[in-house]
Amino acid sequence: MIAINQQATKSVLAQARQQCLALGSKLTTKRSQVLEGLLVAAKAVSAYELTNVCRDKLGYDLLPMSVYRILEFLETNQLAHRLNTSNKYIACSHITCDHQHQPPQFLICKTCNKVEEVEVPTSIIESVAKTTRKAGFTLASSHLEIECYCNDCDAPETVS
Amino acid sequence: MIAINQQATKSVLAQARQQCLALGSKLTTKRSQVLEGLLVAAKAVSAYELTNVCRDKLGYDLLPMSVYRILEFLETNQLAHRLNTSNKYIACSHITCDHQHQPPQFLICKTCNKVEEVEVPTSIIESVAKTTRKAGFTLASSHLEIECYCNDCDAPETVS
DNA sequence: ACGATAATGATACAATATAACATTTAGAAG
DNA sequence: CTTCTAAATGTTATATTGTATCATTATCGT
Repeated sequence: MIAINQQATKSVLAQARQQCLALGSKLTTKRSQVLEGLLVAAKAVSAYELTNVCRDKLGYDLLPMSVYRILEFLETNQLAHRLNTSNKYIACSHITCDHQHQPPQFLICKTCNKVEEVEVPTSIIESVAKTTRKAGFTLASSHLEIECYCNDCDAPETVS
Repeated sequence: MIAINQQATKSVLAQARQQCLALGSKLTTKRSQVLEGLLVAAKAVSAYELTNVCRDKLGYDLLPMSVYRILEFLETNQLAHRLNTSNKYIACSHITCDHQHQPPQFLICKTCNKVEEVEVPTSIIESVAKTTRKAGFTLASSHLEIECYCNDCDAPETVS
């Protein structure tokens, strides 16, 4: 079980390395370690939480400052996302995809921070963009964060 | 000019007081001052920024801790909103409305923090809710924050 | 006036994030 | 292979955002 996950993680990291090269940057050891931390966390974590994950679960000693810097790098290289609603970070779920990435939309469990990266239909994005233009604004990105409860974490009040 | 704005602010505050009473709570002096601060700021501001606005522009001396508490109160009473993407707060733009409020959607200028509170069509919300359910999540709220640039602040790169 | 509850004051501290400068590492140029 | 340069990382300090806790004051019903 663990072996399989380790195997999968290694494969993702290798893919990530390729993706970086294609973008003209490099996935150094430290950067790879931070990404590995995100992968083993398997949910949205803060930069400081990630520092702890890397130390406690992987034995990597990283300073928070470095983690912030590296997270920024990973985001630029489409290997991770920053979730603004919770000030947390998550590995991009499409590292192993070939196809070009759509602007991401995230379903975020308010209780356990589990995140699902979904594609919202283009028509929806179009409609939001239209509303935006009518109000005299220009969309900065169609990155959307939607606060939810996952099925494992029941909503505080059951909606009838 | 200033007189008119002061008049308008006073009127909103009076309305807010009524709205609180209807909800079984009270808009005390301090709470009214914080709301007034939000109104004169006329954009999204952090709790600490709001403390400064209240002191510098209105002469109200409030501690940040109080401001946080009062902002929470204002939110509960639908007089203000917290914007999760920027950790800032804004007065509800519908204080003077009679009708029941829809879940708010915000267009937020990344540059100047100007915010427009708009209504996204119900059909869109429905569609997002559907996507959410299919992914095994339940919407916690349909409050949406959309990062934009306003017309006064041109986008960094002009979109063709 | 008295007592209970709500509101605010005050202090401390936790959590998130960035600035600035020093040091080390990795590649390119000679 | 050395030297120079740029990129990456280390290190320290500090700014910003947010919460916990307990003390004090104000408000309101009796």
